[in-house]
Amino acid sequence: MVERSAHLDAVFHALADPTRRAMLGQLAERELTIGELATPFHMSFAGASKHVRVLENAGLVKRTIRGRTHLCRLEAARLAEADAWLKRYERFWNTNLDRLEALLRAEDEAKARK
Amino acid sequence: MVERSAHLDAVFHALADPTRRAMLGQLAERELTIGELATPFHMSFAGASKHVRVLENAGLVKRTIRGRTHLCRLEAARLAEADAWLKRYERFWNTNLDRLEALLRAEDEAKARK
DNA sequence: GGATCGTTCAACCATGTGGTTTACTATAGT
DNA sequence: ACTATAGTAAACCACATGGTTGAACGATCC
Repeated sequence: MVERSAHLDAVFHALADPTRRAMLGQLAERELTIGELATPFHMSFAGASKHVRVLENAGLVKRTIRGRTHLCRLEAARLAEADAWLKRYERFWNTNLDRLEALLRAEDEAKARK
Repeated sequence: MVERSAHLDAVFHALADPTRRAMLGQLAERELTIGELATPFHMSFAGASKHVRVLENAGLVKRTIRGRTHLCRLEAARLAEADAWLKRYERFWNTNLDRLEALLRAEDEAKARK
């Protein structure tokens, strides 16, 4: 009965840590190496490495090894999954969006009927 | 430098567990007591109670005690915060939105230049 | 009052977490 | 060849997690 999704488990868990969210924020601007990710958080390489692995396991980051440096880039598809999950609850908080959706749907139907 | 948000920490952590996500799913349909929440997961009352507390601490559930039963209802505002955070990454997965943004920006600039 | 129901509390267990330090591998620069 | 650099691996720490059980508390029913 439990809605099982290892993806969502991993993604939400990865996002539950502020350091990791900040890392994603950095990666949204440009690709970064582990070292570049570690520096702003005055954290050891090994610490940053662990965080990156968590992000990687959640599918939020892809790594390409070039020489001795590991370049990390954001991979947002799994964020889309999380977003899709949240969307199911949108009606509970966003009445404006409800109206917008209704409006758009009405327009589409009008167009389809034209 | 770390983007600090205890709210987001708590919300994402609460969502990282499939049992809790399922509980929210149940609560999206109707208010439920702790016992009603516990039953479908063949889990002890105390276990369910702990999960509910996590959801409560994250602000995702509000509890009203009536007599000896505790009624839980979904409180989606904090989900909206999580959604807002995710929105910042929407352009990475939604190329349609990319184009829309580019279009709007171009219009704005044209207007500013007029 | 006594039994029962819904729930929490406290203790416990195994495991996971975020973080460190030290040691190691592998690439790069001189 | 020597050394410095980028990163991982492993061991460790203090603490949180998800789960259990058993006792306790408060409200309800007879």
